[in-house]
Amino acid sequence: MTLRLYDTGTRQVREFTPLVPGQATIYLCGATVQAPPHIGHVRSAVAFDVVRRWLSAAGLDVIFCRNVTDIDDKIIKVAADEGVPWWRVAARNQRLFDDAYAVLGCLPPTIDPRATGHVPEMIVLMRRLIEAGHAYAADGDVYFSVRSFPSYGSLSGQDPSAMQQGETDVENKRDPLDFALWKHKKPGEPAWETPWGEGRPGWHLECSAMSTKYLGAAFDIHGGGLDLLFPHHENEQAQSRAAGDAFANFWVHNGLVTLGGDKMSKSLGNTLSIEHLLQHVRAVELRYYLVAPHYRSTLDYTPASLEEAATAYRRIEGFVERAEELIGRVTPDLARLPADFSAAMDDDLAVPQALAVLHNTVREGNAALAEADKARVGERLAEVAAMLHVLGLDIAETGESDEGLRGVVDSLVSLALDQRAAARARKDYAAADAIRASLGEAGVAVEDTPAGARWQLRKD
RNA sequence: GGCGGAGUGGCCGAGUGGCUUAGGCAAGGGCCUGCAAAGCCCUGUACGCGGGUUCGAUUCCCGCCUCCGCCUCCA
Repeated sequence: MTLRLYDTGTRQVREFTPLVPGQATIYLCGATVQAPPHIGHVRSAVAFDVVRRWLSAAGLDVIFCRNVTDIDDKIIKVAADEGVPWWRVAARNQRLFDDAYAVLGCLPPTIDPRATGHVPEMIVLMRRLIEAGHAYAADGDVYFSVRSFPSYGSLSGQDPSAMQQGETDVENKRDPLDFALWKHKKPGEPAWETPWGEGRPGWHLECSAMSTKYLGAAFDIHGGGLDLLFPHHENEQAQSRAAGDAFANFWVHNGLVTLGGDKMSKSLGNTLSIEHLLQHVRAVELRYYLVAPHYRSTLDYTPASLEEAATAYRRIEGFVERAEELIGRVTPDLARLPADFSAAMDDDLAVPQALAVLHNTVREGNAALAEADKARVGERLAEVAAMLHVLGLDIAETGESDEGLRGVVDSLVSLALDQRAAARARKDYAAADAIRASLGEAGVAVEDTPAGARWQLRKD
């Protein structure tokens, strides 16, 4: 395989060569489960699901680790406001995230570790850092000494001395730039025991501990949203490298989702929940919307652009449905991927170009369909199915599982369509149109084809 | 103030020193249809502004304008 991937660490597109031949290890910063998922979270999940699928398509054994940060300030605050334990808030939101990932066709991670389950690993890492002189304990807190690590800032291109300020709670820090590895227990907060006292983990430490536990001291790809580059990823890398681990070989960041030109965030009150979006489009359509632009570009959300994506997806879907009616369902076979498609994907996951190949194939397939050229339809359908599979846009995979119900409805609709055909045969178009209109009101769209009338549920 | 990214035809969204200058959506024309729908064919000549390099720049260089992200928790 010859995948070339943009690496934030070196700021260039580099050839992806797995550290261990035949295997690819990916760590993705998952959610801090403090609230239900919004479109930005899910864009990241979908982007890396495509990375993962493409690596698998190349024959690599992908080990995909996506963590869950299940303790932080906001989780504690929400729990306090609701008068319930912190873990109830975390568990509830984690479930919502898992559901969102699943309906959007994201393959489950190989492992999805939770931060609070890895305190022993964090203690080990802190000890190593303290012994190496890169961290210090101070009154129950443990801090990373930024100035002890000369290359701090190299990942994000930040100059430590030019920074406006560090974290605001400067109480026990020796230097304002230092960041907390461990935070001492405060009244009413959950806490875990360590050699330096009771407390809870700092955010950055968790990811270093979990990624290296499951993927090793050196692994292939570390991913996350661009907003995590600094300070989160910078700090992760500093911790792990200061402790002597090689850490991530590639840093891959997905672009953010903006709303009316602004980043969405809870402080701005402009988050867009998955629940809300799925009231307007189907999950596959939302996924198409999210994968269509390049993963590193900013995606500015507008209802119109989402609707447009849904329309574009239905064009592909329409071909697949009509083709399958003609020649039967096909199982995706990666050997059928068009070379242009693969070349685009290998070029830093150029999904926009890959989709151009997909749409061209659909057009050719539709032309073949019009000529009832079964052989050609079959070829194009096989190609389309393979491409959709790589992008996680399989109709069968993500589609609604209503097979049984569909059989019943098909019989009923067929009765009406037979009546309509009879009316058309005697040129009673008023009656024929009336039948079509009432089916339309029931949500059934009718299309006349050379092979007779076909129907489908209206998708808008 | 520091770091990074972006401004492309009506809209979304790729890309490139000139060559056949993606793809989608919308629009107009055509084919097909009883009418539709779906589909296919055709049409649109775009690259923020000002300089420069070049035979030639949307693509390279310089300056400027505008927008976005990060520098505090954030996918």
